Amino acid sequence: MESIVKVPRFLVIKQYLENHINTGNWPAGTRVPSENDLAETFSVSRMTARRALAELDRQGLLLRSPGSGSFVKKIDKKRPKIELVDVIEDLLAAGRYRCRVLSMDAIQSDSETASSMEIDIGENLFKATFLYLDLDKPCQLEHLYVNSSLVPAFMKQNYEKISPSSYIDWITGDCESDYLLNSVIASPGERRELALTGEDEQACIKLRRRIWMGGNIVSLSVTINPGQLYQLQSVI
Amino acid sequence: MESIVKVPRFLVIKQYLENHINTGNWPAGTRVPSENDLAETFSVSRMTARRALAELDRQGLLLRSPGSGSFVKKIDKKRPKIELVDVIEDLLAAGRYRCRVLSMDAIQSDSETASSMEIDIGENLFKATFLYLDLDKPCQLEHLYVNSSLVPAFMKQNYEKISPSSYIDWITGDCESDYLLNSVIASPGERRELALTGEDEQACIKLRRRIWMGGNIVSLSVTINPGQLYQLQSVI
DNA sequence: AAGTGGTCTAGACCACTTG
DNA sequence: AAGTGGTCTAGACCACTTG
Repeated sequence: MESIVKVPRFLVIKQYLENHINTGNWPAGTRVPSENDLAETFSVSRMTARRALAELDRQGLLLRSPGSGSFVKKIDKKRPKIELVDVIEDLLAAGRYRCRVLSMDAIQSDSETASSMEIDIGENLFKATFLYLDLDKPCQLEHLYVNSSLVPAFMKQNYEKISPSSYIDWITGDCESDYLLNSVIASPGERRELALTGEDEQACIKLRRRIWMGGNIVSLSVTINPGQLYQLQSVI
Repeated sequence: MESIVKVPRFLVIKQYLENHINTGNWPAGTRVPSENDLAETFSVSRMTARRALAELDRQGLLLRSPGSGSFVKKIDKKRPKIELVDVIEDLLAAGRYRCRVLSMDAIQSDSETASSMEIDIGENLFKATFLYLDLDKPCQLEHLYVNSSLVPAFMKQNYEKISPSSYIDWITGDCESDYLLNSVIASPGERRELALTGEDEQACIKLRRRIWMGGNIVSLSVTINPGQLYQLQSVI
């Protein structure tokens, strides 16, 4: 009773090429067999041979150019990446989300906020500070600046059921964001709000997120999390 | 003088499908036209229609199953990712890498290191502490545990030209790693080594990296960086 | 002029799920 | 039984780089 597994031919060819590349047998710059070569040596049609090469190209192992040939790429050092977990989203999903609005005002941008939001000084903004809780346990502080012309109804929302970020995301649709992460020591005020007592607990992760719409910044959020609670793990 | 740009037909079809999906016209779960449908409506061969669908499938927009059809996937919330920049690699590349070996010993694992390296208590390890400098400026501290049976020559290397991590990477080939990031306050000793004087400078980013080979941990590295210097940016 | 990869065709057989 | 996606064929034309 042998289990006969049908292996597609393009996979055989792909494996053949991948082995030569990964073992270092064909170092970077080596010209690999052409579609026609492979078609002949493996007795397949050109389209099948092509598929093996095309998939390796898509995987970033090859550099292909018409008229010239296919060449082994030099491995691009992939930098490890870490996933940013949105604690608030998790709390919302678990029904444990609570939000306390510490402040919420319409202001004019000063020089500092103007430069970080890439707008002129004196433009209208909303500035708010939120404390998020896991049920009754404080777990994140957020300073939020919102472009009031792009999200005019921001201050009229009720943030007991939805988070400010998810409201902005909903208004703007799915826009691009950039993130900046570093480590800070919580200020006395922040320590008080977050109920951080111990010496070591002062170490916090600060994450700045800016949401872009077209060339403009919709909002700038700075979240502060206790470093012990908020650990970030890689998935590659 | 019109510039006539030849647009591949599969791209036209792909765009057509993508538009319907992205505008929400075809919400998640919607069945999209089959290969045969598309081939007929766009007057192309089935292989060309297929390519449009296959590429969208690869992009994660579709769920395809033989006999059943192709369906719009519900968008998978892509968590933002942050790139971990290896400061040491950058220093090496710039010729500014300096390394001071603060300690290097052969030890037996105690209960704590045993559990974090997932080995038994009492196994042979190398334990070392390095201080890395940008020319003469301290910029990173590293506590490193190395499985001595997997990297036996670790202590015999000269780390003035290559970094310990790059040596291990070279020995093990390209293995999988996992990372864990959080925020800590530098201990008095660490502050001294890193020459951190100011109050705010105590906030550091701590990054644990474990290198896996097969099911075993080759090394466990804990690096400590001043939070001000070491900012992490998203590229998406 | 010969070879390369990029696109495309009109067929084919297959295992599979659907009505 | 009719339709689906997955694989594959043996051709074709094209713009391009190479000797």
